[in-house]
Amino acid sequence: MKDSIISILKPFVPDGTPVDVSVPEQGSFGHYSTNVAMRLANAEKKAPLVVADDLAGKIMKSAPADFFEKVEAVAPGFVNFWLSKKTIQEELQKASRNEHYGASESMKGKTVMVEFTDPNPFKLLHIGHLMSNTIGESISRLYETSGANVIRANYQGDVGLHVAKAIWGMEQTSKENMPGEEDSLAAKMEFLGKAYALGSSAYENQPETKAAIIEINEKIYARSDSRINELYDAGRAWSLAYFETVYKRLGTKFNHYFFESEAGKDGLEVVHSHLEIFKESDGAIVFQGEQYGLHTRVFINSKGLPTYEAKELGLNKKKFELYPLDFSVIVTGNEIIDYFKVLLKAMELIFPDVAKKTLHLSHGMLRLPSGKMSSRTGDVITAESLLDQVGIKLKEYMSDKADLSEQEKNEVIESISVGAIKYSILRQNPGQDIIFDFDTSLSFDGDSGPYLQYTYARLRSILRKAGDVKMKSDFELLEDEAELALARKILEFPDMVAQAQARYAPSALATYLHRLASAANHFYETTPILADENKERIAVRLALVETTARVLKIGLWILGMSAPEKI
RNA sequence: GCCCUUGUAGCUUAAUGGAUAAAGCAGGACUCUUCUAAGGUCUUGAUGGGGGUUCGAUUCCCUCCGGGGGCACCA
Repeated sequence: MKDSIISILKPFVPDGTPVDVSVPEQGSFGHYSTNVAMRLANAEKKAPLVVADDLAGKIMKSAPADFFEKVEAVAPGFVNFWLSKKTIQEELQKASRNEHYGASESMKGKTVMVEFTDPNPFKLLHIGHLMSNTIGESISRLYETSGANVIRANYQGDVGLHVAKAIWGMEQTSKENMPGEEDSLAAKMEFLGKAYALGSSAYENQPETKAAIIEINEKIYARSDSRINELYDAGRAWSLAYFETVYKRLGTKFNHYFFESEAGKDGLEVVHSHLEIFKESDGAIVFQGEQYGLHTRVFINSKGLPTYEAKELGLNKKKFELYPLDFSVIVTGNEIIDYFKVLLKAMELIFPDVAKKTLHLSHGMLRLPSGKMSSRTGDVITAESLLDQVGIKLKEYMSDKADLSEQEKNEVIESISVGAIKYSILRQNPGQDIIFDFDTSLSFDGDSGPYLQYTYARLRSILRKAGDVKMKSDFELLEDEAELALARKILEFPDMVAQAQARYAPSALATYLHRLASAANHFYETTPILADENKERIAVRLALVETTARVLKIGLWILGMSAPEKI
């Protein structure tokens, strides 16, 4: 919708002047508004209101007949637009006939890799990984909605000190106490979690254990010790199987799995073949970032093993070798933001083309009210336990009106649990920390995932109750303010999708969907849809309900949430 | 100490340099013989302090105060 208004404005604005059209918060300022007159006035040294007035007059003359109901210039120099009913009705008709409303072709033909979640085998998936997964999946879906071919990648840390710590912990357990084939994945993961915590605290508190763990780390890379290989292979396999069960619950399907073990090899090669960029220092190979305003980082440690930085070099080279990427996005927590700057600078010197197309998208941390989570002390909330806890809480909320079988009920609970968690992450700007408090962060009412899902279910319920009443999608009978307001909200959807994609901000879409749902609920409350004596009007309103539900469903999909038919 | 980041209502969050700062929760008042009350309606309440740039600042700059993260062989 914005584009239509901008194209009407364009002829009256000199090239080079940015034209912005927005939807004002206050209804009294029009359906859409622009501040371009104030920009022009500034450049032309005229009174803003005079320019705005002049612009408003020109627009009214040049716009298609009946497009606007009113165009008004208002102090200090805004031009406000009111769409005519006819425009709203016609645009809504287009929306109602478009199964893929909101989709665009702005990224058509482009291949984009989005890397996210990035858990570490031998450790648990905690709620921080939920954050990366939720944001990464939504970014992926925004790209897909824009027509891009998206490759979802997951980079899992199957080597490194954390693995050595876990293996040391596993070694402390006698063979008969190790989980066997018959044990559940959950039991195996609990065992690994404990092993890691044990190794981790011993590493910090016992110097001799620290040395032993470092030795294990070297043996893992070299695969030189059969007992360690055995523990390693078992633990890695358990972890990966367990991760899959969580990805499935969350609705993510990865196209490619990268592992640190392979990236490490590639990274060593890259560093060794570009030694002119690096420097030897205390037996390690480092990149001196100071000359670029950054700091020095170790890429290969004094034992000759690649660190995180070298692995990333190998990884990113590999990504572009394997796929014809136009763009590569890496979603991680913001704790590694400074490392990434150093990494990107080194990458720029070695693979300028890769660096240019790579974006590090960092998100905030999920913190507990008590402070930072730590898997070392066991003070973590795992992804699974959170999902399960939310499910238990939800059972009490279930409506008895929904008329669901036991199995349907469980599916709905799972769908809403995921929705509640994902929405609580996506509703705020990426980059901000989330203070995660189970009772207050996961709301089921108000500005929440379940609110959106509930709104959808109510709309679908009307459509079911309508039975075989035919829908009619010419919207000439639409005239109440509640239904027109809802219609206008629907027309904003494509703009919001585009904005969310451009800004890497699913939160923009989440905020919009809440407003859409709010308009839908207001319409629902004020308008007895099926009780009208005018059959034509029922038919038209049903089409509005159907369109609203569809837009909600598409929007929820982009956020990675499902839209249950009944709640 | 240096670098990055952040401070909006009692709480959790919105707001491409624009208009009377927007929601949800919590608090107060209403609302189910009517399509799902996880809903709707009304209501109380906020930009950390001080400067500056601008016609206009929550937004940009400086400074002070308070959070968070990072500062070479972990990721």
